[in-house]
Amino acid sequence: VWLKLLRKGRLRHLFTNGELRALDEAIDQTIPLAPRTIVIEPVIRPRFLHYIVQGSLARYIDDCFGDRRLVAVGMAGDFVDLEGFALERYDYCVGTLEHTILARIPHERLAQSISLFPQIKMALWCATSLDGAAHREWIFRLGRLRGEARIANLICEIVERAKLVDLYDGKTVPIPLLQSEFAQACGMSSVHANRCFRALRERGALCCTGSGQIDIIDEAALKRIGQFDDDFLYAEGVSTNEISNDRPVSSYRPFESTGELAGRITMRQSHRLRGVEI
Amino acid sequence: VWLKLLRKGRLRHLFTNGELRALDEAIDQTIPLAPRTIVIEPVIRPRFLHYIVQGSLARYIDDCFGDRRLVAVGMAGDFVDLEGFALERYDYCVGTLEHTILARIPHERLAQSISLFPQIKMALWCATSLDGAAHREWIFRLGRLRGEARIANLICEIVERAKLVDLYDGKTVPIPLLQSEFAQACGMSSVHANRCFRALRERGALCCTGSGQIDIIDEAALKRIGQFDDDFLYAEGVSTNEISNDRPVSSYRPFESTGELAGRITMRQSHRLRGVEI
DNA sequence: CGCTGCATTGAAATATCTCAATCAATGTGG
DNA sequence: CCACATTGATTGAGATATTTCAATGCAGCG
Repeated sequence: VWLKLLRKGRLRHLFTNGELRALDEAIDQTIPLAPRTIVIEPVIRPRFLHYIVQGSLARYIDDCFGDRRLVAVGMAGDFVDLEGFALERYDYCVGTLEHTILARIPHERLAQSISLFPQIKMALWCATSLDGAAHREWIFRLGRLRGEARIANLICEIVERAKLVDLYDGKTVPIPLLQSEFAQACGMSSVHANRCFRALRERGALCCTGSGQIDIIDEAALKRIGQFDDDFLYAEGVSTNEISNDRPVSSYRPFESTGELAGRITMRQSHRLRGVEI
Repeated sequence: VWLKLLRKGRLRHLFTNGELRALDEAIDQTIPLAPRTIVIEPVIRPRFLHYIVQGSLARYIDDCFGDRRLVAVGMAGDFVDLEGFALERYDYCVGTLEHTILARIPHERLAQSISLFPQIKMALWCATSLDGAAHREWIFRLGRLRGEARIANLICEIVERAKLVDLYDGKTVPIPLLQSEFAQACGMSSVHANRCFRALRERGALCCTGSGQIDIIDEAALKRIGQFDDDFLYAEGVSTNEISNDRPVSSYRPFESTGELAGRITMRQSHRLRGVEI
């Protein structure tokens, strides 16, 4: 079964065995791709949903000067182009980062599977929402952290996601991004990315082996430097953890009502989501 | 009818009249909110979907040091917390920016409406995908542009979205963000945001009136400075425009096959999405 | 009048970019 | 095998961008 990693990754709570089998049967073909091959471009009209069986890829946007920014990375167990099913167009490109195998599901067959197992639609919608949460993490990373921390934070994200699908060997960063691609993902020049890597190396957080792969020496240090919060949305199940503080409507504090909260709460004093220490 | 702006905004192609009416009837209550009021926090368990009838709000994430980053802004005609329905938790906070009226739809009633009009689910999924596209724009903005351009680009995005729902008067930036909030959205210090605004002022692109509102003097200049591409996903319908270049499977260029494209295409040479001039 | 919140400014300290050059590894053709 | 080209990592140095800290100005408000 091609989709078996759905049982492990971020989406593991979303699919029953029946739904998984239905999705699996909707697979049209599996596609082996060479490293650094373009998979999706905005000029392509979406007709298929793709799933990463093996390998990794990057979603990116180029501007008119040829400058590229990565907006997401995908690894085995992730869907590639969920947006294409609902939106019927792409606003980004996708390229493989290594030898990669995709499973392809034609949209029509996906629609059939959904009509048999309506919960599949909810699960894929949920997966889309998770993509959104990942995007918000990227926005936060770019807006909040300095160069070295951005690199460290991205590495932490990649490692934590890889752990979920058993693709982290305890040492090597499991996605073969070049330094220049880290730069494109973290919003800096490749020269500066190189200096950030040197700083992380000198701190003993990681080391760059010859063949372009990056080995993690001190994961805790990386998380500290990158202000990475283990506990964020990816790493947890999404359906079971009920959150306690279940407040009634009055917490909205409409006009002319103090509600249950004392006085006026400005946005500035709001809840702190990310419990990170440095 | 509370949801009438859905007929105009980014989601205008997604809802038939019947679906709109069904959604409208699912509204539980409308909630007037004071400026700078917290609407959503991660500790809240999602039970309702909210829609902005009037006003504006910001989605944001705070870190453990109290530093805040905005990750999205919403205005009349937008949904507030689509992710909550599928994910059943929030990873962000939401606060109003001005006097704002929300329409509230309990998730159970939304589910009933969906069972009567299954297309509503697809439309909301599509709206979620559009949120994702907006997030990618923010990632691109933060990663690619310098301070002044980031501010200009964000203002352009806000104005273009407001035009769609007739909330742009041709002059005033229709969302009352403080300079410090522009800074939080654009990943810079408020001091630097202030200097960027001064630069934009000195260029004659905008002017800051006394009461905190920002007036646009030269929209074309703003777009140029912000490298803003009118043509991006927001501003267009999503279902009608078929894209011509409809390539067959072989364009995937699997191993041992040249496909229809000559030679090996590296990611570096890929399609340019954003046709922006400076 | 004295608050307060926000905009503004200056100046020094950092962070980051750009340009240019070098180096190491790898592959290719003769 | 060598000469050569290519790719990615690395480094230096000067130019910019941005942050930080501290102070000031300005307007509304009780």
